[in-house]
Amino acid sequence: MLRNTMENSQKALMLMRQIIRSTDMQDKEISRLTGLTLPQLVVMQTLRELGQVTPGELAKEIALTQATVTSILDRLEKKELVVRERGKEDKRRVWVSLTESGVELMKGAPATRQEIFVRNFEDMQPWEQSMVVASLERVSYMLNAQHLDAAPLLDIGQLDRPQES
Amino acid sequence: MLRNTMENSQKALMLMRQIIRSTDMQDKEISRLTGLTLPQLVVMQTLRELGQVTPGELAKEIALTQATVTSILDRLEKKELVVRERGKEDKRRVWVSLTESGVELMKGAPATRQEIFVRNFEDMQPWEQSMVVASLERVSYMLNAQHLDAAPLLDIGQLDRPQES
DNA sequence: CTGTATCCTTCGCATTTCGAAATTAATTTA
DNA sequence: TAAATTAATTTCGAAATGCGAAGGATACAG
Repeated sequence: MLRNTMENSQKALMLMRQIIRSTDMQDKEISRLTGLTLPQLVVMQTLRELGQVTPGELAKEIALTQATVTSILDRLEKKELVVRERGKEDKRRVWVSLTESGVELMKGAPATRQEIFVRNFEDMQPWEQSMVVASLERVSYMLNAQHLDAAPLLDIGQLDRPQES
Repeated sequence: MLRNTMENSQKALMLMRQIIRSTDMQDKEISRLTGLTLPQLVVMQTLRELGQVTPGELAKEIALTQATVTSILDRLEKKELVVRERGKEDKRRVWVSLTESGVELMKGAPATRQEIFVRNFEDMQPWEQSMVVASLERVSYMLNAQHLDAAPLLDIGQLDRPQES
């Protein structure tokens, strides 16, 4: 009865693992090409996308601690790929952005995976594109859906770590 | 003309970023709950999935160096979550597997993201499930396709793989 | 038996990562 | 206004990751 369903969901999970693994490896490739480490690359990509950001937002965006982001920024700044500027109205804040050579580097080694993806994507029929987008929306929703009938499933009582949020 | 296409592909990219980010954060959550670091968790998950593996295969599977895997295994072994055994016929090899408590820990902290995903997935209509699977296949294919030219992408049906429990 | 290939570990070094404490600036409160 | 609180970053210390190169040990071919 559930046979078919199970197979489908297993298939979907496997595909998602594949996709994540694939993007992970592509990221490593780009990282190798640019001479940046992976976290550095992620920061650079985020900066390219968002423009000027504060370390705090940056940390939130890429799900790392501020302390961690600070140390990554230190190294990127030393390489002169990013600059920090103190905020003018609010001097507690710091604005980070790409330098010329930062932009150049990111231009030279663009998001390969994204380019490949986009090219292939644009070769698809419109209806197929819509289908993929709709599906990704479903997947994204399903992953973020904490809701759904009160799913407890976290009965990990005997773990030494307290939980905070 | 291209307006619509561009929007679609951008949308798709954004959704994929979201999905990856989401899974990343869920992994961090599990990591926090189990008291394992992220790479340690990945190794444990892989072991659970594959059973007995050599460090070499493990490294290839999770796209890390053997040296790195060795050091991660060192720590997991010290915590008595995994064991190493020298191969009997080929003594160069080493077989790694979960210990009792390793299995227990992984049972207690299941793949949350996957559980949530599966539950939601199974609530969908069969045709929707098929759509999502097909779309994920497309995406996976597009990401792995290095050569975009001759890419008719006809049959993506065979997702061969051994099946464990 | 000798060389070569394979599998894993060791070593050195840079980087990541985090929590806790420190710093500086803005905001609220008394 | 002065003092306390809140907010944004950085600094610091310590553990873990990650890699390349070098070092065993074992298998295998000739």
